[in-house]
Amino acid sequence: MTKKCICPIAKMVGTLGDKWSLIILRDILFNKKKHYGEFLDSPEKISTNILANRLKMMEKEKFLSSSIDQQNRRLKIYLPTQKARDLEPVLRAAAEWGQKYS
Amino acid sequence: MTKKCICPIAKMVGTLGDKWSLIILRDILFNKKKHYGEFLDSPEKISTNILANRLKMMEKEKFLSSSIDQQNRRLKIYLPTQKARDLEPVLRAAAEWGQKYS
DNA sequence: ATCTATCACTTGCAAAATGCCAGTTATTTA
DNA sequence: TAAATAACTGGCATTTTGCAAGTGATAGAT
Repeated sequence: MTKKCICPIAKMVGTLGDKWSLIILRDILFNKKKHYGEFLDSPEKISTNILANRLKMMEKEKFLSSSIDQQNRRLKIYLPTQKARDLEPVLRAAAEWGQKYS
Repeated sequence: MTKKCICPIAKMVGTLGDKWSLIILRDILFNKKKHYGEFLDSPEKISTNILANRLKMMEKEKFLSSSIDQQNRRLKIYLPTQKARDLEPVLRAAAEWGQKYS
């Protein structure tokens, strides 16, 4: 869907239109979470394999970059790229809608 | 996920966070499509069973209302509710992002 | 009146995605 | 050096998706 698609909405839905990608991005962008364990703690309860899978995908697609915390090398830090930060308006609009229809 | 969720973003992703719901809403809100056959014509090529399934879900969840065209009783007309129209800002933001990252 | 086309679905089945849970590996802390 | 912690990985059952063929109710042409 994503590849040939000229429609910008389909482009976005094609890569992030699943149950978890936007939840992870919400945690990164609005809740300042950085680590695998923090994402697992979210109330939506993503499972470990899906989380690992999505993080890998989002890194491959350049939404995230990762590095190792040099103070504690067990911790892997995930940070959003500009491409991810530019999704903030989408999430804000979604949040506004969600508040109205809860 | 949707039910107990207090987070408005999760609320939205919970019901519309799949590969097709937002594509259908795009067609209804921005492309003024109204009929099953028109949705099938879209370049993303949704399959018939998924389309029927999503339309049913979105009607149940009050995003859409449906009626029969009295000029041609084979035609079923799907129209967006206010709940759906209030998603326009989300889709606009998504479109803007999609244009930047194509 | 009947035959054909159109429209909106359904159904069956294979493939892919998701979810649950029990490991595994690499650090770090006691 | 043993236990705890962080980030995964793998197996398997369940759910969702995708493809293709079929169905039932109009509507239009003959």
